Amino acid sequence: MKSTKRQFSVLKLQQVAKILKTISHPVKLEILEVLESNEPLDVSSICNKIGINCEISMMSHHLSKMKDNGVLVSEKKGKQVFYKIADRQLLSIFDCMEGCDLF
Amino acid sequence: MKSTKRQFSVLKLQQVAKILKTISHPVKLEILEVLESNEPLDVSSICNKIGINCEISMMSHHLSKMKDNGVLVSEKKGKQVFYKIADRQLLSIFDCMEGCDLF
DNA sequence: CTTATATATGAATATATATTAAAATATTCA
DNA sequence: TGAATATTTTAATATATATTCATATATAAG
Repeated sequence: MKSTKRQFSVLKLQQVAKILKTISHPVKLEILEVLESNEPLDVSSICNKIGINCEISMMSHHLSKMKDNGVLVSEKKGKQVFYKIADRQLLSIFDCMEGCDLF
Repeated sequence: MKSTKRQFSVLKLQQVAKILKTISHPVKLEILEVLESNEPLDVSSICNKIGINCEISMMSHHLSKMKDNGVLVSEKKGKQVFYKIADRQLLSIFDCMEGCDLF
């Protein structure tokens, strides 16, 4: 018998909230979607692959925040900075969303 | 062979972002956790079961927002209002979190 | 009808976030 | 060295969010 009762500590809930908050934005979700099938990718390329009109400066802001909060990691190669997803397990959140009637 | 490439529409990404944003807060996550094993539950009871010090007015604000954004539904019975989770599939997001090294 | 209880609402404030434009940094290459 | 490119940083502004307190509403009970 499997218990359905969870018990996240307050600390864990804060950490989870922080990660979710970090990706709760259409552009940030699309960054993850793009990186999922193309990582690692440089800033300009991400910008070009994004569905919406994209300013490089805006993209840099989004990427920095996602990196600061542990969602992405980056590596510099020459003039370019390549980003990738810190833990691809996070992508399973997309599966949750696909199965959910709310969306 | 299973394709790993997703293609959420911009509209869908906006909807998903809205739901995630709605729950990206420690108290709101804890509300979901409490409701998962106790729904439906009235406002005061939720407040009491929450780990942190809880003002009823604050709780009401959180619950209203979660309801307005489609995460919760409510039913009035006498003086009390009982809340429950609109779509329990959303709870699978907790499983994502448990499996993820980020947290 | 009056009181007590449960919840919601509104206003005030503090804080966080997103967007844009301009300037700064770093790297490559001529 | 100096120009071109890629990215970051800073500042300004607009908007969204969380929290608290005071007040309002709705229902039930006496």
